[in-house]
Parts: sequence; structure tokens; C-alpha cells
Amino acid sequence: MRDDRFCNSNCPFTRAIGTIGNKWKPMIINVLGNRSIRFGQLHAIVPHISRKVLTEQLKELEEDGLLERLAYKELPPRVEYKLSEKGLAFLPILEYIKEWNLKYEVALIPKETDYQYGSKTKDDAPVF
Amino acid sequence: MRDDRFCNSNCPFTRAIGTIGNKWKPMIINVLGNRSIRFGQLHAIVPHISRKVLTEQLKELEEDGLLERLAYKELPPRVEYKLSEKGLAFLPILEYIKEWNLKYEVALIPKETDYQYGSKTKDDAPVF
DNA sequence: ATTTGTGGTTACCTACTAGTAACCAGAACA
DNA sequence: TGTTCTGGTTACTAGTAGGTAACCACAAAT
Repeated sequence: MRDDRFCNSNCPFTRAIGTIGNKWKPMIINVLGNRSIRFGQLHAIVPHISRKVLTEQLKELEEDGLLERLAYKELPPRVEYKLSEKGLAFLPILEYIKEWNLKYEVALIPKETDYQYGSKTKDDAPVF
Repeated sequence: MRDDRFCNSNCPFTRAIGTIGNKWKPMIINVLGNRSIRFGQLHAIVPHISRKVLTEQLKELEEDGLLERLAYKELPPRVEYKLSEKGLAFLPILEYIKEWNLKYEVALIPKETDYQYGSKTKDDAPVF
């Protein structure tokens, strides 16, 4: 998921993109916000992600110092994830992206299927 | 390359990530900056990208209103790409990412190969 | 007559991403 | 006794991203 060629570049921007330049990581960071969230909740909130991919992404985010993993020695197990200082510092950037999208996004023509069974939102991401 | 499930979400952030949430698009936007650049130059500057993928990404960026394509009716052909207002508005976000990375990035242990032949930069992205 | 330059497009193939389903521990509860 | 709960891991598989190489038009230069 990380792009090693990008991560080994001597351009700091290229390295940053190599680290967080995919769709899952910004989503996860955004969902985390400044909360502490358990694995199961994360899986329920992040749209369309499988447990396997979520595990992988969380592992990479931890390796890159964006979040902290806190595992309680209980049964059944409990693991909480929260952003590190580095991860928290990334949140404002996500806010700018939201604002940018709201301001410039071209209006979408909704598909007919979006209305076929009334207002279905089950497949949609919650709005934070 | 775009993620349709993300793009059809009713969360503006999710839609934004569905549109520009990969590694190529931020790179291309960053390389474009506020210049007007030809396809060949773009291909030479954006690190590691193939002509095929560059074509695809540029097409999507144009469809999403982030850039403008100006084709001159000459032979050999000449095509220039430049950011639209929407694309230009995205540049500050990339600046924040650069700053964020410089501030928080964990120091990498350089590989020996990085030094083997002196300061080689041919595989690296230019620093803007 | 042939080569060069430009901005693609296309077919083909490989390598990786990501989904699915099964499985695990071990305590609590019915 | 069996089921449930949690946070994974693993093996297998489908789908797709992306690389490579060949090809195109046609003018100008060699």
C-alpha cells in the first residue's frame, strides 16, 4: 500500500504522498479525529473497508507514527486506536480538503438507482 | 482509479477522497503548479509514471474540472495542461502537506545504495 | 528515402490489492 | 454444553492497476 519508490524520494512532498497517498488512510484519520476508537467501531464506521485491509492500514499508520495502538490485556480483547501528535496535526489538512470539495465540486447528476427504494443510506459514509 | 463507491457517497469528504485520493493526482497537481506544461514535460517530471497512466490521470482530472487541456492543431501535436481555478485552489493544501511532512516525518535511515555512486538524483522527484 | 518529434492509443501480461470465508483464544453467559 | 464476543490472522481467489512494446499521423529536417 505504501509506495517505496515514493517513500525513498528526496522530495518531502513525494515522501508524504508515498506514505498517506491512498484512499484508506485519509478516511481512517478522518474517522478517528480526536477520539479513541476500538477496532470494531472503526470497521463499522469506515465505509466499505474489510477487516483485513483495515488491519493492514492501521499497522502502516502506526509504523509511520500517525497513530497509537493501545491493547488491553482482556478477554475478549480490547484494542483502542487514537491519533498521535503527528496524526492530529494532519486533521486540519483534511478540513481544508472538505472545504475545498464543498466549494468547487461539480454537482453530480444522481443515478436513478439512488431513488429506487427511497432514501437508502446504508452504503454511505457517515458525515462528520 | 476513481473509487465510484466513494464518489457516490453523501459525505463531501468521502467524495473528495474518491476523486483525488490516490498517489498520482496530488503529484501531477503539484508538478503543474501555476505553470502551463506539455504532456512530454509532465511525463519527464512526474516520477515513475508511465505515459499510459499519465494519460488516464490527466483525463480524469480534466473530467473532474481540476485542469484544462489545450490542444494546438499542429504537427507534431502540442498539448498544454494547466490547472483550473478548482485545481489552483488545491495547491495550498499540498503546501500544508509538505510542511506537515517536514515537521513530523521520522528520519529515515538512508540505504547504502543512495550513496554508492555519489549524489544521484535521476530517480528522484524534483523538489519544487 | 528515412528519420525525428509529439501525444497519444491499444493489446497483452504481470503483479499486486482487496474481498471472502474459515479459524483462533478464552472468558462470560444461557 | 454450546454460543457469543473481540481483534485479529491466514489461505485462497477475483479483479484491477499499471508496465511494456508496438503502432498511428504527418510535417520538417537530413
